[in-house]
Amino acid sequence: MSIAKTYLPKQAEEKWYSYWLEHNFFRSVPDGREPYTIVMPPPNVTGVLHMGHMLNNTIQDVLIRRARMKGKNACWVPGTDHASIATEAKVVAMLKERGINKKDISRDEFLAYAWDWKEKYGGIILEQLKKLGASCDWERTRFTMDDDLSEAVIDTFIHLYKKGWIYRGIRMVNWDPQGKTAVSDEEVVRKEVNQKLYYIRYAVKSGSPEVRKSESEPDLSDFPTSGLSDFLTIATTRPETIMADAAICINPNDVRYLHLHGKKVLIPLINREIPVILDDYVTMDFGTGCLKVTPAHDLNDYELGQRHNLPVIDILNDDGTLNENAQILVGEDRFAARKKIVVLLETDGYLEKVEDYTSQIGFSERTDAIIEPKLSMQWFCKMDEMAKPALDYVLNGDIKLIPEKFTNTYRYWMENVKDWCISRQLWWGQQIPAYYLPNGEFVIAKTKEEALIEAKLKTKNSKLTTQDLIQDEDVLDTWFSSWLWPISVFDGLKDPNNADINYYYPTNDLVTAPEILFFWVARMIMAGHEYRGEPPFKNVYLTGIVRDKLGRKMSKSLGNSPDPLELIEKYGADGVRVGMLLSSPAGNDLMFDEKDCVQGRNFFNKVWNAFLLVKGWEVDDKLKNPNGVAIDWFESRFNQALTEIENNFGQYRLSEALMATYKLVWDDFCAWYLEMIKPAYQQPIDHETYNRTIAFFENILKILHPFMPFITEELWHDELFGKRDKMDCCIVAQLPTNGEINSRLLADVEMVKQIITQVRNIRSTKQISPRETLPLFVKANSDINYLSYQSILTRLATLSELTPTDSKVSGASSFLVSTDEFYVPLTENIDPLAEAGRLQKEKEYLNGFLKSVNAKLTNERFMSNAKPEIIEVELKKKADAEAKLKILDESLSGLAN
RNA sequence: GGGAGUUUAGCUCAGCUGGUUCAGAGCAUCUGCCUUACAAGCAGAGGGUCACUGGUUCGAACCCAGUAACUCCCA
Repeated sequence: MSIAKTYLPKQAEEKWYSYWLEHNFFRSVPDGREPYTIVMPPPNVTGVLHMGHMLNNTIQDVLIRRARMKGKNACWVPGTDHASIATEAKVVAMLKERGINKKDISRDEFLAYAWDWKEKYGGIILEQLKKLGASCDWERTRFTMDDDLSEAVIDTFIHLYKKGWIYRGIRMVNWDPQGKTAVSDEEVVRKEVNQKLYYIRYAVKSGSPEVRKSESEPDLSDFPTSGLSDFLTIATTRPETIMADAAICINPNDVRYLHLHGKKVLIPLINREIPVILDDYVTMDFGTGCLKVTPAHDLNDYELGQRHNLPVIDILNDDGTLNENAQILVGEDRFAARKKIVVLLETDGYLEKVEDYTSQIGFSERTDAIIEPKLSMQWFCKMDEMAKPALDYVLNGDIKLIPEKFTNTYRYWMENVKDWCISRQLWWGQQIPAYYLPNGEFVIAKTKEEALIEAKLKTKNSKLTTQDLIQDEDVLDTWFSSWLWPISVFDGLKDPNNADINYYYPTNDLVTAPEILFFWVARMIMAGHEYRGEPPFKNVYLTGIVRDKLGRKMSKSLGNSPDPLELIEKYGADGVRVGMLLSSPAGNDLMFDEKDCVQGRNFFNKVWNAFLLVKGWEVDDKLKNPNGVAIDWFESRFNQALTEIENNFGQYRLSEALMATYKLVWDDFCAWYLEMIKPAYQQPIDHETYNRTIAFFENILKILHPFMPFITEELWHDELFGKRDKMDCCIVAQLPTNGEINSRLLADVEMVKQIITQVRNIRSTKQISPRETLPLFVKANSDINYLSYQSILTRLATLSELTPTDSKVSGASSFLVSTDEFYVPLTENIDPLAEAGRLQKEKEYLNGFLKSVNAKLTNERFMSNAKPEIIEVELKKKADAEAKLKILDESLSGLAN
């Protein structure tokens, strides 16, 4: 088989991905081996692949491929989630384009459209992940609204309800008037917004004789309302909510307003009477110190209202328009109403002034609409009892968060947990299994038929029919599906003892983003504890946010996100994978730069070219192996690197594991080893070196495979490695295990490399051609036998001879490696002055070094406090430095002669 | 306003239990090379007051306190 001059990623990617699929290498079924399991955080059905998915899934694929190559039964379960709010918004928009209004069709019709939409677009991300090389068991692909998974969700609701952990209650929720649904705190994005602060006058009802006037009070002469004695002024950003006011609140300690105690005021425009109440919640120096209290439309006001028994007047419809309670501007949108009411207030003299003001405002993550605090009847799941064991798993180390720093955040959340609002005012999702009876009561049951039986029992009315039962319109929060994911993908709720769940659960690693640590990860742990009595995973690897190189979050609106598929097209999947992993330690944001993909591409190109070199060699069986030292050295070096890589993986330091692999392949294998053994041009190579090198190469392919699955599989099947069975693939090859490390040899070769670098350096500074051979004299003061490295030195430093000597060589450029002396005679080019200068500089450095060492050794407190090993080391440093200085002095005096 | 985190070379990041002159890696930069595997390359080089101030210690990038800047979370 001849091989292309350059690697063509696209062909190899298509070829090997389908080969892997055909031969079921991604498939996992329980067997006797140790399982290694990852469940993919299910991407949203509405999404397309973005850089975050790329990073996240590259990491998972590296982990799963590595586990597979360690002989584990590796199972990576893919899937998607139904994303209620986002999907419903998409479907509503799609229908609108077709001229269909959601209000005009039935729930069933709507759901039919939604399922169509899901079938058409819902699998896009998963298809795209295949391009990246994701080795998921696609036969296990699940969707959070699959029948089995939905059934699990409903069963869970019923189970928790029976336990008393699900209840219905009035709460202030974050209302998305565009999506017409409640959203969780976590789905509210706060942004700094420029606003106006409106100062509005409320008339105080007369009745008290003492009225203090202040400068800011209006001139009453042209004021239309009579029978009033005074005004107070409030400041608000939301003038359209004054019709919902239930009181004006002042701080009891505020001396400016003592005269208002016990008074009543009239709301402008509608003249409804409300009391002035006292509460030290009010900040005296904010605004005017008078706070309008609007319990229905502000969380803090609601709590204040509860304390003072104020009525709750809700003036907004679900879509954000004003309702009848507002009395005026009914039907207007809240923001239109704001503009109009300002005009009305101004016209009637109630508006005192307007100031610019900036504050944080909540926006819906899904629709970007401004969140409206709203009181509504919702379903809640109690969190306190579930939070405790979920916290303990992390604190006692049963679950490890990587990096560890997230444990703090996790603990804080879990110790301050709020009940979970699980209902959403949508149709796309699992409909809440609550059935309302004509009398307003409700029963919880899996089906309408079961509900009827329950209802009859509850009401003792045997005449009830299913007609009398109305199921709750709302669906459950999507997270109420996803929190079951690690269990439900294995059908562990329906069938808690099935072979899959028993084998695969708990899973090993979860790879996800810190943003959802609380509302997904924590809740999965709760569900895991509740249903299986053990946590759903052992390690949680938290990835950072992928940002652009300027540190900005990648977003569609900024247009700063590269298209992942184009990247793959441009740099190959292997190049992109390497590029993403090169600088993304766990928990840190990844400053993505296309340059990283270039580095990835260059790397696989390097591997390809090294392969071309080896493949081009002719073998001559008659030749003896001259490369024993080089082979032994690389073997040791490989084993050393293997240990290092293993340690890095053990600590989930993937980018460091990759870098260690990168340096092993590029520096040690290509730049050093291959150069050491490479036969001269068109010369054959001996049999042993050839075979050993091929074996090394095969091992290199194995350790590269998790990072670069395609090129490694492509090369694996080259005839260079002999004929392979069709199931003999790199993807299932077993990783090399740690072998012996000859540390003496490794240390010696480090010296040899330094010598080579020094000689090259001499060439470089003296402008000697790399082709011109040079003699090298060695005065070894250590016990290293440099002659055993003769062939390596000769080849890589291009020497004419390597001669041991007992004395100094004059008229030579010299250098020291450790305490061994080296001389390159250069009669023509030598400049004694420059040489002396160099030696002098080296001497200065050593003297400085020696001084710092001596400072320690003569310090009594150092000698009495430092550990003996440390003192030992210092003494050795001193001896070495002194030896080197002696040599340098000798060399200097030699030059002078 | 409360809490957490970060700050090391131009960029992205390592630096474990304080101890080798410890200040490192990759990329980028500079210089010289088309040396038949690779210019997507080879060889060599330069580059940092470890944010700042103080403290503890024989010894601090590392521990402590304060300051500053940035980021995130909560209110």
